[in-house]
Amino acid sequence: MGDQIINPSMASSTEENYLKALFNLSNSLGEVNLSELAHGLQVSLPTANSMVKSLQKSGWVNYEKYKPLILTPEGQKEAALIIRKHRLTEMFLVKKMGFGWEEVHEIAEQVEHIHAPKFFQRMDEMLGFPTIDPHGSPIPDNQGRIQEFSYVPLSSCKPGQTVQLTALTNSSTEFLEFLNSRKLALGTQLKVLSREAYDLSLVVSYQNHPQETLSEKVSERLLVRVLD
Amino acid sequence: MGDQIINPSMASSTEENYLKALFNLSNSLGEVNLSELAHGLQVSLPTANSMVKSLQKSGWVNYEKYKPLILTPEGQKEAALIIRKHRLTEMFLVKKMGFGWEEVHEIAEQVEHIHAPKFFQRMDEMLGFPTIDPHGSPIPDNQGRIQEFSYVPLSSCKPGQTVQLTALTNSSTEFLEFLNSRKLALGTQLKVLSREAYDLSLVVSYQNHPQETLSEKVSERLLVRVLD
DNA sequence: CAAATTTGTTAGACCGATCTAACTTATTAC
DNA sequence: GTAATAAGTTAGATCGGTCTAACAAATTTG
Repeated sequence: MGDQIINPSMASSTEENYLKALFNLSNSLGEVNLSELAHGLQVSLPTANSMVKSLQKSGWVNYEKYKPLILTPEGQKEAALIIRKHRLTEMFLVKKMGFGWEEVHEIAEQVEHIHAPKFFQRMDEMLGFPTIDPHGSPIPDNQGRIQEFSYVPLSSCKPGQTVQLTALTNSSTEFLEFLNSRKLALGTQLKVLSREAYDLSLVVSYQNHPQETLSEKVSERLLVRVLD
Repeated sequence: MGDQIINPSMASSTEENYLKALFNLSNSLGEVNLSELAHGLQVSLPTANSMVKSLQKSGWVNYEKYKPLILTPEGQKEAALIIRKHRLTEMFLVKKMGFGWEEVHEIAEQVEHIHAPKFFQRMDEMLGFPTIDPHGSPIPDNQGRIQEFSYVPLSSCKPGQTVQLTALTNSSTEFLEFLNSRKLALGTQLKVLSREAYDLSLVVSYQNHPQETLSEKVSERLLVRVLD
């Protein structure tokens, strides 16, 4: 009594995680193969193999032996809607509940599997229909459509350029805590002072930080909009 | 990556539902047997039987063949903490997200299984550490202790008494919608005008309702505090 | 109290999600 | 272009949570 209605055409939490992983990997790697998926989900190859077959049976994925994995349009939409719930939740946790951007991923990872359209609709309303999450990633709309932005990694910027930090390609707690420690937040304007040819680190200045060195690893994870 | 850490001593969602059901049934029926549990959870007897054995192995339940089910102190606490999450969530949904009291049960039923202490702690803070949920049921504290209130069912009140509606023993959507339709909310003061001997229905007055008849079924589900 | 009914148990099956072991196909390197 | 390596497959097992069928114990009822 009172439990959610289970619709047979609905993905289980596990299936949702596969779809989401596939979606994210496709966006960052282009083609995705089984072992990348298995690695991303921390499961064995045979597990991923059998799950992919079952996702295919459900019409979310197209798969031919030894070929790359492809989400069907339905799979794409399904994945985008899960990511929508994840990102809306993250935004809600930050803006309405006072969490730090480094704390919200783990919680959202669980909340995203809740089946309650009104719940997420209400978050959306309360947040004023946001288009990006606390890490600058776009929030798909309720049809699963994603507005693509064309940001560039800070690592590709030239000395002399002024840029604004707009998104991240990695949102691990550790990375976010590093950014916190340097007072780097979305919206921060940075000026690229120089690039060290040896290790490709960048020296930048911003706000009360006249000189800060960012390693290549860091600067390639920072997405920026070029201002000048 | 980013998924919740699974602690072996942690109950699965299914186990949590069994503990919760057992807790609630014990509180309303006293002794609980297997078939009541099975019926309450909408599972077959053998399913409940095998699950109870496994809950016993985990130390949440004591069970001897053909005997009533008993929650161990650990099981009691575990159950109370799940109910705490459920009721805090209901309160949050009503007070902070604008849901009606008849809409929140289904959502809370899912949110209660989230493992994220900070999330519920934050709700608790934002709500000012409430002690009752939107239906007047007590919210266990973070040690799983429950403050018991001694309310009486409206059905036991005598004509002439003035009472205040303080809680419900049933919070089904249908019942809550019935109460909404009669503008009966927690806190409403009612005066018992008369009791119909034939069907035990009560005639009451309150606010802009000089005369309203409540069936026995309704009045025994309304818990009140006697004011005079 | 014996018969009927309710309640509980056991056995055996299924399904989703996972694993390891053994094997095969594809890709890469020399 | 073969050998080595990486990627993928198949088979078979396990575990949690569920079921039905068949049987046994306890309780209720005439």
